[in-house]
Amino acid sequence: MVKIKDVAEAAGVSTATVSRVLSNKPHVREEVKKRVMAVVKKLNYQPNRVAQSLRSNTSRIIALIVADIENPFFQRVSRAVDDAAQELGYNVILCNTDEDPIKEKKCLDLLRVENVAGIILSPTRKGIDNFTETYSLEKPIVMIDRHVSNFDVDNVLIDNVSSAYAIVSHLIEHGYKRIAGVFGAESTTGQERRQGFLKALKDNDIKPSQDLIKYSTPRENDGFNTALSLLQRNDRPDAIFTSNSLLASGTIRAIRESKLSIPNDIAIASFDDTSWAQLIDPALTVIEQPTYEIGRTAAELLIKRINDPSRSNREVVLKTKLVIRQSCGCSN
Amino acid sequence: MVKIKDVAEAAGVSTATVSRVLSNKPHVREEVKKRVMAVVKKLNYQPNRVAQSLRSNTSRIIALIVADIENPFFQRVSRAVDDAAQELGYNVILCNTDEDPIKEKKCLDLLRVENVAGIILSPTRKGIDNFTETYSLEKPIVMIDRHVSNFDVDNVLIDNVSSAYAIVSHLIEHGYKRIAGVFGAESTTGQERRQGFLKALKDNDIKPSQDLIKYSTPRENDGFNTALSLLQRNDRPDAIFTSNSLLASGTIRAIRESKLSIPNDIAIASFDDTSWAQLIDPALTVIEQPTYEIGRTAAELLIKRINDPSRSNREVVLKTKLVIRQSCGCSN
DNA sequence: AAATTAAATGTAAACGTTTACATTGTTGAC
DNA sequence: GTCAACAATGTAAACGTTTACATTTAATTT
Repeated sequence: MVKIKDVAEAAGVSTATVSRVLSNKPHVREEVKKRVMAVVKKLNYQPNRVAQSLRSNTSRIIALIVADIENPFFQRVSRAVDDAAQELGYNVILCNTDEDPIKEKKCLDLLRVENVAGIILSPTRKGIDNFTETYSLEKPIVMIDRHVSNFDVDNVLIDNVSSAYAIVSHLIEHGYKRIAGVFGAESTTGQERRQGFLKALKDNDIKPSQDLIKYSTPRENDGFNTALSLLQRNDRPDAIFTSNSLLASGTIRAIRESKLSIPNDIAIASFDDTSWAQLIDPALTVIEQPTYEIGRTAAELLIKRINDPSRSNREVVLKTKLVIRQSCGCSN
Repeated sequence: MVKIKDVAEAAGVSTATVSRVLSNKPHVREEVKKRVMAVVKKLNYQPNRVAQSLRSNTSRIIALIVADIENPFFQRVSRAVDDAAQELGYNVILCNTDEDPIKEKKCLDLLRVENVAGIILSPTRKGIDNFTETYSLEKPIVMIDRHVSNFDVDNVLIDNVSSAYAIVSHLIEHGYKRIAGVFGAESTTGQERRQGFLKALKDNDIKPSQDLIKYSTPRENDGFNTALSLLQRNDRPDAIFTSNSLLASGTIRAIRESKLSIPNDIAIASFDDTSWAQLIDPALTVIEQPTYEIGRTAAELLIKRINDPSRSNREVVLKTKLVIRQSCGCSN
């Protein structure tokens, strides 16, 4: 492996000069610069990142911490983060916490010792405390999917309240009255989507029934069980809104199992577009989040901040889209 | 950040001794060991991985290189790799090459300079050359999803030929005669699954029609287009086998669009179980790969090899499972 | 009890960079 | 023509570990 010393010798300069050339520092003649670059190319020199990292206390690795990598939402986001990072010369370490505090702690410890340059985080509700405790904000952080105001971080968000409002209103327009909501427990997004849900009911003079508001860990199977319990009631709902695709999947399975027909017996609409949303029959009406853009924006914000730590932090709110298909009762 | 020197001072020993204690090297008294560990705990000392990495030329990061992270197969695998790695104290960098040689090159360069401890790779057909050129096998490698014999690597595989044989045979049992196959281009798994497909036809005295054998880049949309072209033929197939879930998804969409009914007008069966396979109606008959196990096995093999480079390499072939649902014509 | 060996520990070099500081060379002001 | 100021370059320390080698201490052999 060729090192900076080799380049320096071949170019007849000191290592300091080579370093200066490579990091575009001033005070080096154009002629020398050319010469060094030629050698670099000829020897195919690539700086040792580990050494760079040790000396300069920086790195070209960012971390992405998600609670559930099984969730298509995070998969898309992670893909986007990866793309953006790679373009900008960064690697990304992916950490999956499974909403498990122990795993989360382990994950944060790993990151700390690896000296990552920054973190993109989608915190669970309790996560955030655990997090700042261990991590103490030494490094730039971008929060996605959740608003955090009391910390010095960037945010990439969507408007959960109004998005939920829009899709639930759409259900209401179809005449559904007994609309159930299944929300992800543990996350603030679930909370916000519930708010939008309630507001839509209220604005349409529908009195929400507590019995029809459920919380479920965002896993397919839990969604299934929750939905099943809703469907087995005497006064079962005539429509269900689910706050993410895992819950939607479980709910649809429960509806199938109950031999009910969508949307005649029961309508369904959900947050998050997925690969299978238009594969099922009837196709699923959803709020489509700009997942790819969320990830990309987060990565870009993070790297900008890494390069300029004094940058004021910002909150980017991205637009969602109501994608109307047939599960809500719309025809065609 | 507390460093080894701090620990050494607090424990009244030299840094060398602390290092020895921490890496379980011999030649240190039990009493001293205890004392050092106590200090380590008290100060919450955590070795700086970057420094360790620089000095010892090792690291606790492994890389997972996949061609398409949108593919549910790789998502599951990556999840498993992540889990196993984390348990063993490793971080994983995920690289997505998108089958794009340029991206792949970039990715490998990034890895080289980050000094990863090893690589788990699912190479595309041409990938492998590109790969060894850049990477020159300095570090341990585990190949997944593809057999590579001429290199000193471990392999984690499934038996593609016999799996495809099994599922296609099942279609044949239902009486389908004009069975089309849509295979992933660029990958050897596609090739092998085609072999199994052909063998099943042959063993049942069905003459394969070249017109019904298609190759498609493994993307949903390409699968859609490929399937559409098959369905628009006068002599359209009465069953379709797809060699992965992305192609299956596209194919199902095409079937829907053509207003054909599954399995009456046309049956379908595919490689790869996914979240939506039992969500669609009729549910999809598939070959289920032990994706999680593949990832976990790969990670474990890799880390074992990292710790013992002289270990003889092995090839692990995992079993698949034919999951019979209704899209093949089975009832209930 | 001296000599030999082995165990325990310490000292300092090394890993490949970046960078503070020192040195030399050049330019322009007076 | 001297001096100041600055540009260009070099020297060497520093980053936080591991580890070869040296040293001290203890155990064993003679």
